[in-house]
Amino acid sequence: MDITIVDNQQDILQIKLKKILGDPANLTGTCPTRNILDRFSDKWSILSIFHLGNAGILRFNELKKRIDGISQRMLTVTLRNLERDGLISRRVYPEIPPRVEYELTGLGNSLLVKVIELGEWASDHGDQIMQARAQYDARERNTLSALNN
Amino acid sequence: MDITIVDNQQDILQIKLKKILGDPANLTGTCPTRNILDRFSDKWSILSIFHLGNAGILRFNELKKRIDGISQRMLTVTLRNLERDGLISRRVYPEIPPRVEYELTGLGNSLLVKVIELGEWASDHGDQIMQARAQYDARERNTLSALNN
DNA sequence: CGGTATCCTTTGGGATACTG
DNA sequence: CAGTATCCCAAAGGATACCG
Repeated sequence: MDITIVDNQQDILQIKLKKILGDPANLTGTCPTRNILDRFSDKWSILSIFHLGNAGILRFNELKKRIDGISQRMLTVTLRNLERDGLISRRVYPEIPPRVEYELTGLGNSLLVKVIELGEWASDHGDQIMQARAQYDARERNTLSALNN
Repeated sequence: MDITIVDNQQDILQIKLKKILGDPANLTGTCPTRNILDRFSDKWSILSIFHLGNAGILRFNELKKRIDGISQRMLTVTLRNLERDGLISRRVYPEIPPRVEYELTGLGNSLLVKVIELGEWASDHGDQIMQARAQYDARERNTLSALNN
């Protein structure tokens, strides 16, 4: 009986896959789903979403301090793109010195849930991946040194 | 009572976030989780995982046909990286002409589940994002033309 | 403080040609 | 068929300087 349940879960995955891949004809490189996945294809976006999800509301420089290694330019670009996609909101207070606050929107929070799952997977399987890499590299070195003899 | 449930779910998210962000000190740019998320930061990896999950086993050129727009070089690079991370297996049949089959490993399948969730989100919210972009661009055009007057 | 503008280097990745 | 090797270009992104 367990087998049936497993099979059903597999079927659900297959159905979802076909929905994603076959959506509006994946053949066209302009497929929206691909377009959107491209946006998450940069680490700064994902990290920004994580930190905003974690802190709630953050000012520009607060965010910059938390995202290790990001340049001012890239943080600006990243936040603009996320705002453009409706994932974060940007509130400017007309004060001197200026204050700008960023926060996840409802849409952004719904994405956060999914991205957290991915982050948790990475956190949970990091060791396994690092180990696989070490093994691969070791094999690689062996075959290379064998060729040199 | 509903509020309590919602709060608990929020708490769970917060706990997971802290687990991800605070894992081994996110401060170091070499944090494994970030390192691994970087790997998914290219669209070809995600698309390869989708298509292998969908088809099960695929040969090099079968995969190339399905991933629209990918070059031979990038498919090779992508598959090598995924293999190195232990996400896919590569079986070479010593025949002429050669035959090479790619398949998701157990680890790869466990990742597939998470990536499908992300893909489904993108598929479901694509319209919303496109709409947000259009609105943002329209506002942008207005403020620009206002500056020119 | 929260940016923008500019420059300049590095990387990603396509095109093409060749090979076991 | 399934790559590798080379060349080359476009884009990403860091560093720096300046600004409201």
